[in-house]
Amino acid sequence: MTPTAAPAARRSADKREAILAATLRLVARSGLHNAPMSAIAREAGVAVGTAYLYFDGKDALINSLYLAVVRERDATALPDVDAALPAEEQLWASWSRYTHWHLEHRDAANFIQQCEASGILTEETRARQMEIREAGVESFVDSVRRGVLRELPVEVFYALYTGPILVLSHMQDKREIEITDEVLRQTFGGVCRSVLRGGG
Amino acid sequence: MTPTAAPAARRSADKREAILAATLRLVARSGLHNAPMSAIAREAGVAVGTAYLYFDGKDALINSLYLAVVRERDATALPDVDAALPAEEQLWASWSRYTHWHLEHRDAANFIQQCEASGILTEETRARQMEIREAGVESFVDSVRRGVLRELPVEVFYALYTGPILVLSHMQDKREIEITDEVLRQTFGGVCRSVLRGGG
DNA sequence: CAGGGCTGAATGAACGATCGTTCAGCGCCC
DNA sequence: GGGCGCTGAACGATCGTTCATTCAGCCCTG
Repeated sequence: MTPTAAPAARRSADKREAILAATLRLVARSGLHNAPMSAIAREAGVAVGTAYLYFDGKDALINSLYLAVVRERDATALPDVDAALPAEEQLWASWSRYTHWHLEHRDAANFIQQCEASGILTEETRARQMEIREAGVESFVDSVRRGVLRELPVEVFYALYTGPILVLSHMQDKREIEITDEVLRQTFGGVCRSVLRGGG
Repeated sequence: MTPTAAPAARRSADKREAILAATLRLVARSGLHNAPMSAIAREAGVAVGTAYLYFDGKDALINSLYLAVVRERDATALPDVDAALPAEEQLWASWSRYTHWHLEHRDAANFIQQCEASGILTEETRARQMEIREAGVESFVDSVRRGVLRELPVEVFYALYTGPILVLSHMQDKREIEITDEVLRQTFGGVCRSVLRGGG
């Protein structure tokens, strides 16, 4: 008689994860327009019908995956840094985390870009994504108060901070360039000059 | 060069343009995964079969449109600036052209992003796009030689120069922000500090 | 403890809709 | 009248989605 809060969901979390992972891989490799449910199910090692036990349809699957990926990215990229460090080292700590996440999760980064450009995300998904991003804004505002960052509109900071690395990781993804440590160092130098007080 | 579709004498350039424009509008509005040839033809005011007289199929249509849009963007954004002006004004002339193109051609900017992320572009298309970009690289190298810009790897300059405005125009496209002159001014300030000698 | 009824997760063939593409015929212009 | 631009119904493939069916594990009864 152990009264469980959830009503006996015998569904396997592993299977759900497998479907999400298969979707991520397939969409990143073949494109959103060319990733049928049949192929997703095959890649996940389940039957087509099973995917519909875990998700309300293809659009809902994509939206769920998008939120999961964005959440994971911001969870690894946003944690606070040691405020006692010099300004440039504080910025490096968070910027390099954000950067390496993109370079080491090509599929996820590409998936995010496809979702955001294709109009497949629902209004609700976008609202939730902006809630998630709020956490990062707070830490930004704190840094400004401590005199680390320039006083910029938050969206301008966001653009200067994330824009360059989005371009570089996209170029790497399309095999146009290879990102070396030197490239990262030079790019970070530019970001520092643009957002740090005094210009780094 | 082998022409993809044999252009006959009586084909109308207007009709070709109408098909391209309809594709741009529809893909930007509904997404690459949800822009069928039937809808494209309807929006262009032609029959489905007509589109196949002008293009070798949907993928070829998308690839042609992508090259046309990129060419048009770089043609308006890249023309040389007066080398006699101060460094910051030279940069402003080209950066603001590039920026305003993105803000005033939302559909085109979104279409480019969808194409580049979705893997629909052929190897040949990407090769041609990089040729088109070469023109901009030359003008960049010239500016470095004249001592205007910092000596950065060209891909780093490209990322610092274009990244922030891509992020901002995307946010505007998704109605997350409104881009004011003040936002542009602040962003341009950051770009100056990151790529100009002396930090602007 | 044995075993039969029951539950619900999992399946995949089948379905209607719609996709990209074709082609036989139509009508306009030279 | 000949030929070319154009049409749109038709086609096979494939899409997202459904649902009748299966069957492994749990509960209850004797």
